[in-house]
Amino acid sequence: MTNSHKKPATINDVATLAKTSVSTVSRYFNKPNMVGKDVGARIENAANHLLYIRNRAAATTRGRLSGTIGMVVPTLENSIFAELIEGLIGQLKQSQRTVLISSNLNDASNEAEAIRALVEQGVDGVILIGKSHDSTMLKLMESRQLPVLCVWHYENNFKIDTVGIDNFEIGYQAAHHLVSLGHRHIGCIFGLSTANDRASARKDGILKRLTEAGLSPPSDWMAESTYDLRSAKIIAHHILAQDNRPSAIICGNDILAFATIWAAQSLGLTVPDDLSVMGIGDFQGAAEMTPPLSTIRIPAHMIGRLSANRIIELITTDKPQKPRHLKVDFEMRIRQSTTTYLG
Amino acid sequence: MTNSHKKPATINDVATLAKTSVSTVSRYFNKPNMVGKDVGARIENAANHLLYIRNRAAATTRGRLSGTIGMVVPTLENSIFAELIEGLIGQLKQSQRTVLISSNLNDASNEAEAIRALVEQGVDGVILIGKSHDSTMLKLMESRQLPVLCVWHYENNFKIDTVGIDNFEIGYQAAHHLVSLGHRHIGCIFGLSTANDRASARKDGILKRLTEAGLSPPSDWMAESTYDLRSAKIIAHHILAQDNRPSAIICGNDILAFATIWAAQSLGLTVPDDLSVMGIGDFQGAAEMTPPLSTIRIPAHMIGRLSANRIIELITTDKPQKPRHLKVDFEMRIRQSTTTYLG
DNA sequence: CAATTGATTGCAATCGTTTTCATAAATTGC
DNA sequence: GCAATTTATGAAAACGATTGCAATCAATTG
Repeated sequence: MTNSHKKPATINDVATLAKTSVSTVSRYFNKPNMVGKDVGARIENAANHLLYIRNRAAATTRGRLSGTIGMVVPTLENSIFAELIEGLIGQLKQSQRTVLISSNLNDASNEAEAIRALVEQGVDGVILIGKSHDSTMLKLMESRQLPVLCVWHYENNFKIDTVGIDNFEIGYQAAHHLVSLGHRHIGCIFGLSTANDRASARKDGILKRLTEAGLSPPSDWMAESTYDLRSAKIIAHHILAQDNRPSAIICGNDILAFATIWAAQSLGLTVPDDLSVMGIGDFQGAAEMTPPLSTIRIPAHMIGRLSANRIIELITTDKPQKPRHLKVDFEMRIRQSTTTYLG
Repeated sequence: MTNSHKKPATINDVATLAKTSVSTVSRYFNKPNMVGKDVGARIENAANHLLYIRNRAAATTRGRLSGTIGMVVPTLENSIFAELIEGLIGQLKQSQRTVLISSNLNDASNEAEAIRALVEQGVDGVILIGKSHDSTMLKLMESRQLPVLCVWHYENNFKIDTVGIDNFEIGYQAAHHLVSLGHRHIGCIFGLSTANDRASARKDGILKRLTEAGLSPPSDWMAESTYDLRSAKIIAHHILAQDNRPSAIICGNDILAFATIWAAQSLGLTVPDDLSVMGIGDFQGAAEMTPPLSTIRIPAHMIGRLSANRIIELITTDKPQKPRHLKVDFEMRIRQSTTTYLG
């Protein structure tokens, strides 16, 4: 059979065994209908016999695309990004493309390095989260005409293509829900707005609606937190342990909302009777927990799929196009963690 | 400045601008101390000026390693795999390597295709989850002497290198905890053992301990579930809604445990007074939820880091070695979802 | 039946790098 | 100072594919 201590078979070996030329073998794999039926069969056999796998790197040097898309995410530990990526991978798989993933590890300063590594690897396009990115890298990618897509955050008129949701609007709607239930004592736990453009857009949207309702929560009802349960729970605990606590809290995402509910419960408060909690994201567990969380569903899976389609479009059309912006709709998911103000 | 509508700069352009030869430029990037100081400076300038990024694909054709590690995971939506990957990425970053990630999308039959794509891309090594994998692909990778690592699952004497935990032992210990609290009416919700070798090892460990304690739970106290909250909650609900319900339930992982706790709460039961729940994994939220979950911590981050180190070892030592097996310890995290049997 | 067409095939150039080998220059030892 | 090293450099041959071009052959057309 096959020699296990030999070098991997090359297109040359296949050609020799199939008694044809390398050109024909290459054509067989790229445009199968251009080669004769019998020769094709011989090539197929030879390739199987030799465990031949084509070398994409070699193909790339000759100008071919690599078939990989690069992506940099702030963290994978946020289940919603994982969902996004699964959507992306699933869709790209259909066109035989793979994803090179890198993570900031939650430190934006790592992003440039990560992007550079992806470009070195020869990705055909790059997908980034959010809109603030290292300008040198953006320039570099532009000069190579390397397609870039900013996802998660939708923004009309942005200089780079986007696929995502309108975070301002989502924040506005989340606040609107609590206001419309009659709450006037509303606290807020935002994501860290310094680190993250999505978080600050949501914050703006939330505050806009509160202001419209004539509310301006005292500073000890408002806080910012990193997106991790442990710190968020401490922060929520702090707000709720005050004598004078809000009747409702709106959270920048569901991680913060989970933490808030658990903080309330650990203080002996009942959600929603003693406290309404509103989240954003509809993360895993939001529907199943006790009580089920009222939140706004962000269709991460769909954003992933749409991003895949869009980046493929950008890659396969050679003419540079005007940036396009795809706004994905969110949906209210009102469950049992919010209730009308019981005064 | 730089022409934005030109092709990306090559090593040739850099050499010309720096008034030296391509060989020297190449050497400068690979073994900097082999080139003269002044020439080096000229190269550095030229490279920066031209926004030069080396083309790894071209390097690879000449026999160089690609600097990418391929990984196939069953799903990213399980936060614990995300944690594993972050550990891996973080460690690999230190040696300038990147990760090519593919996901089964929870369907094992996709794995072979995913592996093939990774090999085509020229990864230097492959990391897989668990021990059951497509034999054709394993053979193929072996014939190319491509390093492979099976992680998550530890197994002595396994034919491929492993880094992970002993799932049998972890199941055994989880069961032991409940038994030692005096419980005699123990139900079980396992992960799908058909799909997944880790789940079935845990199941065996759990049943071993129960048998040792002289227990053999009735079939309507035992079930298997996929690792998603929604189905698991339904299944747990089913077990708990019976007239004659167990006093404790042991779950194959924390997803199942979360679902069980929430199912119990939705039935008006109090955890742990009416029901003790034991998990495995210490997933995000286990410590913060109400009540905090008793579980066993699997150090996913560390497994990721160790895997990175090991695969680098395998890649950089040319001699094929005997497989080695790294067993990572787990830790009991007894919190408040379990209590002594209250009769 | 000659001429045109179309479908297959092979030759050879090319992609951007690394690396061997030879050469030239600088350093050392005596 | 001269031979013997050592150190920097460049020329050119790979690496494994793709692809433009030309060649071959059979089929079609007038």
